[in-house]
Amino acid sequence: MPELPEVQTVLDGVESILLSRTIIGFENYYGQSFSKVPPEFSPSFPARLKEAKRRGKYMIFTLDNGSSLIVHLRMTGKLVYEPKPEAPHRHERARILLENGEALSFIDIRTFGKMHLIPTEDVIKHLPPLGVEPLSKEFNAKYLKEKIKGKKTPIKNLLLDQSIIAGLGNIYVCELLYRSSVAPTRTAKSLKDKEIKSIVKDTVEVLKEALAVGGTSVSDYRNIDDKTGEFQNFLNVYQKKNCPKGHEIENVKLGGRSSFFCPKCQS
DNA sequence: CAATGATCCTGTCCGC
DNA sequence: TGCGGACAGGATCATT
Repeated sequence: MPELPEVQTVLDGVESILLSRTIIGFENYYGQSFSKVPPEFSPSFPARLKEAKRRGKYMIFTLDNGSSLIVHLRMTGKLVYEPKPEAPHRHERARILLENGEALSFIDIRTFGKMHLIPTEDVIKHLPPLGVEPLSKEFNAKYLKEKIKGKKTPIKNLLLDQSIIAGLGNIYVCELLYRSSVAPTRTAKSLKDKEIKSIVKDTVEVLKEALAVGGTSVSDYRNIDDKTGEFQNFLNVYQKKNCPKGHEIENVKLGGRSSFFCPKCQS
């Protein structure tokens, strides 16, 4: 499931393709996987990419025709470069049409992903409230401590809250909590200063390590060339039976999501 | 306002 | 062999 490192990897790949090409339009093959917001919005094509950026798990492609394409991959979304695309295959939900018959295919088994083409001036208000970027200097112990104050929600749920920190998902939260020796079930307000500092440090560390190897591929995630990331080879607890020290991993449901942790190493 | 739960969706895996 | 059910889960919306 794409989180910050995977989204960034895809973004970089898409940017490298689009920078040297012209977009001639879009096609949608499934429900609302792709839509114009508002529906009557009708920018002119061809158009070229002006800027590609990421905010949390959202990709934002600003075009030179007054429109922006906002992409969220959710769990199973992929963007794949097709130099010679054929008829849309089974899970292809939409397509970014490029000159010379090329395309970027939006493939999404579970159909939760979304691509929205909107007026560029609407981008900010189109996005939901998003908290700080975990790789920016705004994300620090002081910020996290402030957000944690009085919250009795489990720390894991708080770290997954995109309006507090934008970009973390289930895998990296499980992993960073293991590194910090903090159990995911701990109430946010019970964390000591030392643990808060550790969480900040380990969040940055795990994200940077994953970014360096192209993200984590546990199920469907692929980069733009349909290659897997490598960070799944470095996971300590997520979907593991044993932690690196050989202790048995527990899996508890928090906020409806699997939370892998080692009860011996994390408390 | 905070916290919880249902919802969306399909491929995969497990037990019988 | 085949079938039913559980599971995977980010974000949104409704409810408590």
